[in-house]
Amino acid sequence: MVRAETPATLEEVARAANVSRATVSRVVNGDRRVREDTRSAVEAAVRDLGYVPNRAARSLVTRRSGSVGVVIPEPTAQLFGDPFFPRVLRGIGDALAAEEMQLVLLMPQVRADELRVGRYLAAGHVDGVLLVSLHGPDPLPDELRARGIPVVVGGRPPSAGITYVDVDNRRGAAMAVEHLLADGRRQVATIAGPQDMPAGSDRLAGYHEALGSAGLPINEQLVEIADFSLEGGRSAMERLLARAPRLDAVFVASDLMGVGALSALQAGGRSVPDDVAVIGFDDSPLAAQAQPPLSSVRQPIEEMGREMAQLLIQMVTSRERVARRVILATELVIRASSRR
Amino acid sequence: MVRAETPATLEEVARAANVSRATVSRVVNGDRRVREDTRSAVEAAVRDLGYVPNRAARSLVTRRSGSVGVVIPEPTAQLFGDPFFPRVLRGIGDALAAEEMQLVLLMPQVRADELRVGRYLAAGHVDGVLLVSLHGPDPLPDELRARGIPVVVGGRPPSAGITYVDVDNRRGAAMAVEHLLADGRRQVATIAGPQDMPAGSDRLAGYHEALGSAGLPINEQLVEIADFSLEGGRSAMERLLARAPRLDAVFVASDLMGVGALSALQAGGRSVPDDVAVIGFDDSPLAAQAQPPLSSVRQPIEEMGREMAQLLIQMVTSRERVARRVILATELVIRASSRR
DNA sequence: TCGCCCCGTGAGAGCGCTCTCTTGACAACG
DNA sequence: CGTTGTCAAGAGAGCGCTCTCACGGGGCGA
Repeated sequence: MVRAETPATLEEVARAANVSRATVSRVVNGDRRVREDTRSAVEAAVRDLGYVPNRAARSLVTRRSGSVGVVIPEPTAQLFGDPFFPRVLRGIGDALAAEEMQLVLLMPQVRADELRVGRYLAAGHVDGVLLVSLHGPDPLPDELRARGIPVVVGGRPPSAGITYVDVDNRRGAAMAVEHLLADGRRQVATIAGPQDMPAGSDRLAGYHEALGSAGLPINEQLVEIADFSLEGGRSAMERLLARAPRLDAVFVASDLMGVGALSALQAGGRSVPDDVAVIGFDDSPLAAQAQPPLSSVRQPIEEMGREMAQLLIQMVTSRERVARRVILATELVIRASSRR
Repeated sequence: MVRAETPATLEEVARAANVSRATVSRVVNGDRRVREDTRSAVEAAVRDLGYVPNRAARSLVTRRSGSVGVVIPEPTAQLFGDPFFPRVLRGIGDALAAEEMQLVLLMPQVRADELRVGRYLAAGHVDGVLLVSLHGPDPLPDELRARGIPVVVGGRPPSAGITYVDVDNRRGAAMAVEHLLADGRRQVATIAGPQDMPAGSDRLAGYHEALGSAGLPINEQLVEIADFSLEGGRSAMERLLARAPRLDAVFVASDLMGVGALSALQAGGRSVPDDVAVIGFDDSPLAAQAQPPLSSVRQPIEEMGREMAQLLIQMVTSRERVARRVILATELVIRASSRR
């Protein structure tokens, strides 16, 4: 490996291999119609000179940057005690690395940042955009789509016509509640998340769905809304206990809130799972480490990231703009908190 | 704002403003020696055409990519229950955005990834590299430095001669222990982190330091090593209680372990803070939400990221290669777990 | 044998920008 | 009035790459 002052260029490789720039370019880009011996000569020269293509020069002519923007708004980054953020990035990073694409991370915090980020993306400096949007309405995906820039959203987007990947929050919640009912629980309460977030409302919808299909009435006394925080879960559980002291199970829309609920139940003299069964959501490390270990709904976060990136790469390369949606299955993980 | 099929070029702006490309370039790049009226004419044309400079073309001639690589190895990304990862990225992102630089995120997971990442960075596709390295030895910073690529490490790096930013783990730990001693505690134990991580060993060193300056002997019975996990903290606390039932305080090297310790203490029939005072480290959201709320050592994570990025930008623009080190102060946050 | 096609390769344009060098206008000075 | 200096602006090269088109030669059918 040569450590030249200035990196080797195509030109230099061509000279060393006694061929033209065009031929080296073909070899480097895997064009098939190059004779075997020329190819190996070029490859040797590439190795000798430690040649690495200059991305800027390449981008200039191909009009592709080889990078995608990943937008994670501040609230999403901070929201979770469980490592949602690194996991989704890991999945995205994996899929992009496989295609030699770079991940340009954008974390707008204030409105001014969002505008700056929007301008940057709209300027076409990236080949496509991944938006991990777990909170309310965001005009960004529509804006970008209008400009013809490929976008994939993680989590259900506010508007239709956008390609997105989501986990099956609704089914996951329904499975949890079905499990509680099958276990013989009859007063199944829920602590739901904020209703302006799809992850909040979809999980509550799943709760309703499961009760509905079991032919059970919805009792509003058994529903509390909290903010996905530990303390929020704790106080919601206290309110539920005060209103409905005879509840025998609770489905909590996040593990963090679930841990809060657990401590409120214990403080209220309830034994888990004997008196009250508890199931959380996320299957974060917290769940397994709680006392008692918390049953939870597992969501395939890395896979969501990977799927997002793959969909985007497809859009970028095929240039088709048909909106697609992918819903990834969730899975119920049973632990002591819901076992008799 | 015009939505042209193809983005406007310098050439087009020049024609619209009736000047040469060079003049437009001067205006766009803030060159002073342009007459006021020409400048405003150009600015108007830029606005009319929605002109945005093409980064690839610019990079090609300036030989600067306008982006920095941020390397976060897998263990670091996953390690913390507290949002270390998003916070340091936020700090970095802030500082880079202020300089219009892009953040290219690289998360090597397996050895093969590390090699790929190393090659990518060494190829000069970025102007500099930030490495958030909280685990053991990593050859990457030295390799990059050898190639003349600016590097700044977050956390204490294994080898000298590298610019880095770290938080004052040692002093933070010492402050915590000093506080416990000042409170009249005499049997102060510690649950330390892995000793192959600077954050682990430095915090243990701070514990030793505080006992030493108070003229107290080190009792090996009062020291346990754990792995920064909740469960690790719990079992370490159990072992400590078994070995030294009369301990009256414990400094725990992370909040996650601190929460584990708290539950082991409660299970062991100790009241916190009356029987045993507890202080954690990180001041993560967990600490405030624990029962009782956990005293902790706060570290300025965002500031660390910001400082790293600023140092790097300085290296990139000034082209000087003097290794510098910045140690950021930590702060003791007292809550109920260490108050009588 | 000729014409045609295909395959491997080369020549050369040009992507959008920066930057050096040059030019022209004008003022100041001897 | 000529010379010099200064400042604004333009001309043009060239960064490293891809891609279209052209070209030569060999195989093959007519």
